[in-house]
Amino acid sequence: MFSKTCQYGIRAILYLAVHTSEDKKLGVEQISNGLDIPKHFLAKILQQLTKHHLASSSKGRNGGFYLNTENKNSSLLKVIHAIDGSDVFSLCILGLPECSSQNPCSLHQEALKQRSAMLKILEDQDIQQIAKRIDLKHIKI
Amino acid sequence: MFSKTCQYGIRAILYLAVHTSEDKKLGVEQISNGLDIPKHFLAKILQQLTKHHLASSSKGRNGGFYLNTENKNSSLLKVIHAIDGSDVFSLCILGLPECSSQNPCSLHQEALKQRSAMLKILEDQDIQQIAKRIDLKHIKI
DNA sequence: AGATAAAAAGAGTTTTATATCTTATTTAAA
DNA sequence: TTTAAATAAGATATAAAACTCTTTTTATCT
Repeated sequence: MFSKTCQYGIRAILYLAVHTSEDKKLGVEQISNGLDIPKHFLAKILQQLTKHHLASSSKGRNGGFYLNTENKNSSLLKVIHAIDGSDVFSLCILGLPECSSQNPCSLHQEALKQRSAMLKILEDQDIQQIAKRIDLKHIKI
Repeated sequence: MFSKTCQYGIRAILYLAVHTSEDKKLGVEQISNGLDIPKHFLAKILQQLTKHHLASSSKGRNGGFYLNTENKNSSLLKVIHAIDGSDVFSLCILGLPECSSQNPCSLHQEALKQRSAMLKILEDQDIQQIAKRIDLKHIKI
């Protein structure tokens, strides 16, 4: 479903949502330790997310990555779009180039159903809401 | 979701379900032309499926690949298991090694929902049924 | 100003997935 | 028994994804 890069990206964003704010930043090393993700690889992903304004960063001493309010009001869907591209949820599940409701493949209907439930939470709930749930229910990231 | 190999495998099985029988076999070349899948690559996949008794083949003149009745009564889920392994539908969507209902990741519930709809058709409907639907509704493979 | 600590950027490597090519083997019809 | 049509197997090539390393830039602290 999601590339490893994207999985890492989602988890990193959630981690930042739970642990950081405008005045509580974290360095790549800390995040990478907390999530058990290769450090340099994670750095790339965080840079990418920062470019897309889905995370924030500041350079220099006491710098680090964090989510500001705007970032926390964004959605995981945007994170996914930024990393895996905007058609993860529309590409044909059987890889057919021209698959649509008009001209469906044999699993098209089921793929639609399958995706709608997932899409809903990914775009309706903002990151802060998910972070809150993680915090309350002690869900792991 | 599915690897390309698996997508090819599913499509090949459905193609065989629609176009072949015990006494109407097709060679790799014809199938590969019909589905626009690289010939040699498809050959490997068909061999793999034949080994798993999900397709049938006969060598020599007038040989080829086909589905016998037993094959047609099998399910796409078995095809998927044979190619992508048996935990495509249970692996954590965020890649966490120890994700379960007891100890879920932040998207666990949605992943479950998402997958159940798809799983249902993949294991409940047999291949022949899907082939019939393809035939009747002129769905492409 | 200079040392330091952090992200950003770029280049490079490794691994895995996908695809191709070549040769051998099997089978059955002619 | 020759031959054509197919599968089977193994080696190799290519491309994409995952991961690493090094250098540069920037901000802060002393």
